[in-house]
Amino acid sequence: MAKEPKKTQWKQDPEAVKADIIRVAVEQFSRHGLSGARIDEIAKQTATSKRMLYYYFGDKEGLYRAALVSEYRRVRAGEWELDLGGLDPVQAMRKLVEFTFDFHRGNPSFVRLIAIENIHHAAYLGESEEILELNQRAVAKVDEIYRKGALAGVFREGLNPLELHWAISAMCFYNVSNKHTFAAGFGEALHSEAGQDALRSNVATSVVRSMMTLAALTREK
Amino acid sequence: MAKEPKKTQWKQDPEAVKADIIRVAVEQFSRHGLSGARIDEIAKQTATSKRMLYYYFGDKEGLYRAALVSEYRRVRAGEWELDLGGLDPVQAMRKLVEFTFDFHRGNPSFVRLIAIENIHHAAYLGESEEILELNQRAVAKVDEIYRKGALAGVFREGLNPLELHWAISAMCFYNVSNKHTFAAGFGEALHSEAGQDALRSNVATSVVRSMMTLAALTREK
DNA sequence: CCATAAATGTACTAAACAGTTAATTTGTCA
DNA sequence: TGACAAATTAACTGTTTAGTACATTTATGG
Repeated sequence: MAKEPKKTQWKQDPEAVKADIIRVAVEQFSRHGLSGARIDEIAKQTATSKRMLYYYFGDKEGLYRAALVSEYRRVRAGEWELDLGGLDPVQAMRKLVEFTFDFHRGNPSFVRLIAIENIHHAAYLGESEEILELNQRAVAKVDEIYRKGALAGVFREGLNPLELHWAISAMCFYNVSNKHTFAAGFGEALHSEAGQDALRSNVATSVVRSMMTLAALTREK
Repeated sequence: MAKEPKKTQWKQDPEAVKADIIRVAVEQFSRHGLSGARIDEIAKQTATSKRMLYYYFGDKEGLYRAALVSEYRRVRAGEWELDLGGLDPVQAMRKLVEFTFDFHRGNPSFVRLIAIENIHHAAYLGESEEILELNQRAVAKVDEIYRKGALAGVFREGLNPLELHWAISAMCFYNVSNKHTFAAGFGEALHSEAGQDALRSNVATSVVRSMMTLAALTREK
């Protein structure tokens, strides 16, 4: 389906045009929300014209959906090869949490789009099968580590991987999504480099401490 | 300033009109966001006319701001008299966390307005001194309990009350704000009555376990 | 009970905005 | 090379939406 650039000097490049539009759309939708974003403004910031947005994406909602899916794909394609192979369960869990923390922090527009989706009761996200897979993988990772740890006697019995994932996700998400109101109330301290380092470490500690058996806790520290 | 209803049969009641407008505005803004909410729709749902929204609140932003402040006040006026007097620090902390959990859960439109504020980079919330006080109080509560516990040797030294509050707030907030996307990914289980009971308890456990000394943990369980 | 201000109803306006029409250029391939 | 489709341009349109003008009614106080 993909054509290699023939020897012609220059050519049309629909895929690049689409990508350009999506790039701006993600930026604008994540910044202003679905209703807040302006088609004319998006068009102006692309190298192409408004007509093309409609040509490729139908209408505003279509463009929003495309932006959402695209952002998910981009984010999924990212560094998901964190290697937890050689680590013991506690260290693996810590590393997973810290990775998740940095992941959210490094993808603010993704986080914001999810926040916006929630305002719309996840009406658009709910439609996409593909999107949901990402979360499943995250839970699977937690589950895997938890099983090993439980077997080894370092994690308590009877914990629910989905609930663990929920807690991790909550803190990592909130850190980005509520940055502004939190800073308005308490200043920027927690969002400075040092503050974020402390939070990242806290979240990891909090999660593993909530999981560990007393015996393991006593042994460790 | 307030006038008692004279003996007249009926009379104008500006305060009631304002309250009526605000009530609808909170509902609509929290449902659709600042740009998504429609002035005409808000007007239609009040007992009065669009003219009056402008008469009292100037413009759409003014109404939004008023809705935000009003919701804060309502929420602050609510049941903040949880009595932690007789409890030991661990139980007090648990109770504070569980209260916070239920508080967020019981005030979804408040949570949603805060989420919306974050989309707008807290531009409006930042202006209001009054609003920020609520959070201060929450941190003070954490601080108070933490000090007692640290003094009694059940809580670890060197924890930061603001960071503790952050963690509590994160989970309680996320539980409401991300309910829809979470459910889209994982089903409604965690948001059923039983699921919420489990989460509430988990959050409390996670927070106190992250705070407690090993000695206290060993003693307790 | 009249002067004045506060409150309200009706109808309107101007601008912003999503979406379209219709014609033109560029690329493909038989 | 000509027919056809894909891609693109520029100008236009109809609606939605925030906001207003103006007249009218209701309350208050001297």
